[in-house]
Amino acid sequence: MIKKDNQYKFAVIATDIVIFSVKDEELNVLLIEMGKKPFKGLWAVPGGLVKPTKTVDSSAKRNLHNMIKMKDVYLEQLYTFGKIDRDPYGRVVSVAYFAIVPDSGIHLQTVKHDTSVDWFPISRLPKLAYDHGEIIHAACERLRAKLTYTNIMYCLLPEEFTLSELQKRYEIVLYKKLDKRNFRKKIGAFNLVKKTDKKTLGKPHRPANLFQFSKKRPEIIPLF
Amino acid sequence: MIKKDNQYKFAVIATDIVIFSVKDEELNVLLIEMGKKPFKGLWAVPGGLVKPTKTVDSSAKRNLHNMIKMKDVYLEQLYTFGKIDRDPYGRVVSVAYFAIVPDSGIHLQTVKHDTSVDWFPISRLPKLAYDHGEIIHAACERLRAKLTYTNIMYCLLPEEFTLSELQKRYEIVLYKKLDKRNFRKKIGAFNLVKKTDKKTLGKPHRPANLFQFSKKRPEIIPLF
DNA sequence: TCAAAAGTGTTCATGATACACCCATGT
DNA sequence: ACATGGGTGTATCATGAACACTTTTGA
Repeated sequence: MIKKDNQYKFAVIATDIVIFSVKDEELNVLLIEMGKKPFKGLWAVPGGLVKPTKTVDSSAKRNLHNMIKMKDVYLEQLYTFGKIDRDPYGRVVSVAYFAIVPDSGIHLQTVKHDTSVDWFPISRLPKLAYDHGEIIHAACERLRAKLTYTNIMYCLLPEEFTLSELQKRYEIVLYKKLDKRNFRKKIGAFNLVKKTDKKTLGKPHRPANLFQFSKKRPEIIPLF
Repeated sequence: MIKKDNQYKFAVIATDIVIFSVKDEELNVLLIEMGKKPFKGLWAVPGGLVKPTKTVDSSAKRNLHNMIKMKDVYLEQLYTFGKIDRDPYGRVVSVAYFAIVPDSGIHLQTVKHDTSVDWFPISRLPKLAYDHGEIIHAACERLRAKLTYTNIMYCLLPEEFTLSELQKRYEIVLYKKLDKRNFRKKIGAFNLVKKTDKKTLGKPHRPANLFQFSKKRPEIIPLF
């Protein structure tokens, strides 16, 4: 089948990772400023070339951990972008992934890089390199869909949180206000969370109960 | 970025296409018998290498049309399989797709091939080459999911059909019996189909009205 | 006239939505 | 004491599920 070997080894395989988190009450993605020639000054999603000794998945995982020093980050393959001219350097087929990090993981961007790294709210993205606008768009769609029919919201929150914080997250990603009582009724019906014996302290108003997710693995549940 | 060019051009990019149709009241996939060495006698999903001058999508489309001489066949990217040893010939990263062909397209398998080509019900697949078992499994899951929340059933049926045939299709892919009256109520509520002035003829029993889909483009609708 | 699939509405149960007040704390 | 977010229940409405008989044709 692969006789004319070299003729077909024309492309480089890369992975691109759209890393999501919530910051300042908005969904954010992590971007890197491009330092070199044709895209200098533009921003791109983290990524890199796949090495011969690595699977595509492990390459994505490595790229993720280069940015976020954290374990158990949710990572899922998104889509493969295979247009011919998507990269001016040459033929690069990119397998895109998306990842979800909780708020508490945000400060971990303190890994040192030669270029600058920053979070951007998805409503105000800078000029993007390559087809990364398209990739981020696809990732948002997928994330939004998954949050409506699975419990992966647990990836977006720290270990302990209040029900209002949980509700706020859903409102942010779903772009709509939810009724507090109905929301809590549903959350309860699915046993999504369990109460801890702790409360928020030092806040101006009545302390809120802190909750944890009862299950921290992906499950299909018809939330919204 | 791509300095050590050749070092990274280690892999071949391929596409594999899981082609679905319904036959004998079951969901079927199209398979090709392998003629050569390590997988001789096993069966595989159609596919082929991506050429330097082609996008990944167009390569998939071409592979599909090599098998099914038909226009407007539904084709969607499924997942990219990038394990190191998935192909004994060498490093092949495969971008898998799935396609949906209506019953009337089934006879079009009469394209001539050096190897044999056949439809297999997904409940009784033969021994499969490569990781194609995994690929077919993923494709089934995706197809089933999409049929529950979109209208893509129109891809699986001929131009005109009876409501019973439509219901039967859903029962086949969802693995469960549906109530006839509730089914028709829902189909009606979404304006999924429109009646033609034709009826089935020559059948043993009462003739049924023939219907068409009102829209033949993918749409999100919460069917089941 | 019989066998077999086509066609058609109503009732009931369940889940979704709308809605308002008291509570506990920091300042 | 007051401003602010925390916490709770009920009534209504819409949607989904269960269910049986008559009709039309070919044989």
